[in-house]
Amino acid sequence: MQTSAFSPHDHSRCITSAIGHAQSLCANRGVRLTPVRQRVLELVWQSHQPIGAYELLASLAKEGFNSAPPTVYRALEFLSGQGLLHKLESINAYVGCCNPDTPHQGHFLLCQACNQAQELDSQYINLALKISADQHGFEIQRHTIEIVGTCQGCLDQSKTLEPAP
Amino acid sequence: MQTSAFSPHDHSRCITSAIGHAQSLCANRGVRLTPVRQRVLELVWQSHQPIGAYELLASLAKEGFNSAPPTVYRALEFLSGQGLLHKLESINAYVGCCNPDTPHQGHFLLCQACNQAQELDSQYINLALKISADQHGFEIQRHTIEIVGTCQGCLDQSKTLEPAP
DNA sequence: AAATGTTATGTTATATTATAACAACTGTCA
DNA sequence: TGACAGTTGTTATAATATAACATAACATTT
Repeated sequence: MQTSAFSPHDHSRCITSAIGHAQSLCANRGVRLTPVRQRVLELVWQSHQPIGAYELLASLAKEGFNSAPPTVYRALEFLSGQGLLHKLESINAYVGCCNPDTPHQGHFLLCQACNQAQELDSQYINLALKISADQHGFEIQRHTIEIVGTCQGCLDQSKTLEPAP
Repeated sequence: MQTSAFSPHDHSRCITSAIGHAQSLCANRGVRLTPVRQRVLELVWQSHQPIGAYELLASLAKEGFNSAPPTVYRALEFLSGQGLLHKLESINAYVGCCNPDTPHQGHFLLCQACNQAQELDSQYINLALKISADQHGFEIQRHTIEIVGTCQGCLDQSKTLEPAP
């Protein structure tokens, strides 16, 4: 069984591992994971759900960081540019990326029941996008693929609670 | 060659046809395509590019319609609910839907050069989304599929202008 | 260490996108 | 006609994001 955001797991390990990964990645690339950037990345990972810019800002404010909007948007821009997180356009929220080494945009499953997001990088989807674009002579630069629905755990739970629909 | 938003065409026919279609569709469904709703739909279709809510609002204001934000957002909500237009989440803009009879969400090619949008409803993409969701036991309710890049016309043009890259 | 250029952050203001809440109007049909 | 549902008007405000310019921190070369 592969790891999934929707499944129960020791999330503190996710955070530690993601931050460690980000630190070495930034070191290798010669870019600076400054305190505010690292803290924003931690906050994004700490949240079990995609998190909005102003919620991040509120957390930063409580911790004594500068808390004007540009602070968080700059951090998000940096982290996003390094592939360390993704923005979910349909809900204006941000999630950590599990695989920041190779640039990609990912595909997302968003559960409307538990508000969690699962990143995929499906070759089926990539191929389907490529075929569709090719049919129109269209050259892909980036994409936004967000699938909203109900995750397995929430489906199971609703079946248990309401056995006869 | 199939009709494409990216290709030159008599766009006034698109508008007339879309409005006529919307009128009969609303009549059949017993919902009201009121003046402001119809005008918003016309404005969306008149624009060769996806258009934002506040740009629509400015046009309505010039024409003597009420011009507070709720006016246009209500119209957009109605039209979207009837499948007469789609919102492009990655650019907060709206485009007319060519096929409002069957509820769907569509897939979009967005050209960053000419800012035009082409709606697709690719069975490849639908299947790929279904497969990916099924693999995770995820039940799809809706989706946002937006592909940004360069359309064929703009690619051709850039090749003509810069033959040696 | 001083001078310099670059990157990052602080700060103020404002732009852009969207919704809440409640009042007033309009059409329909019993 | 009066009661209801749906629609629109109106005011205010929420939520998201960026522009513009000043200052500070860091790195590099002298």
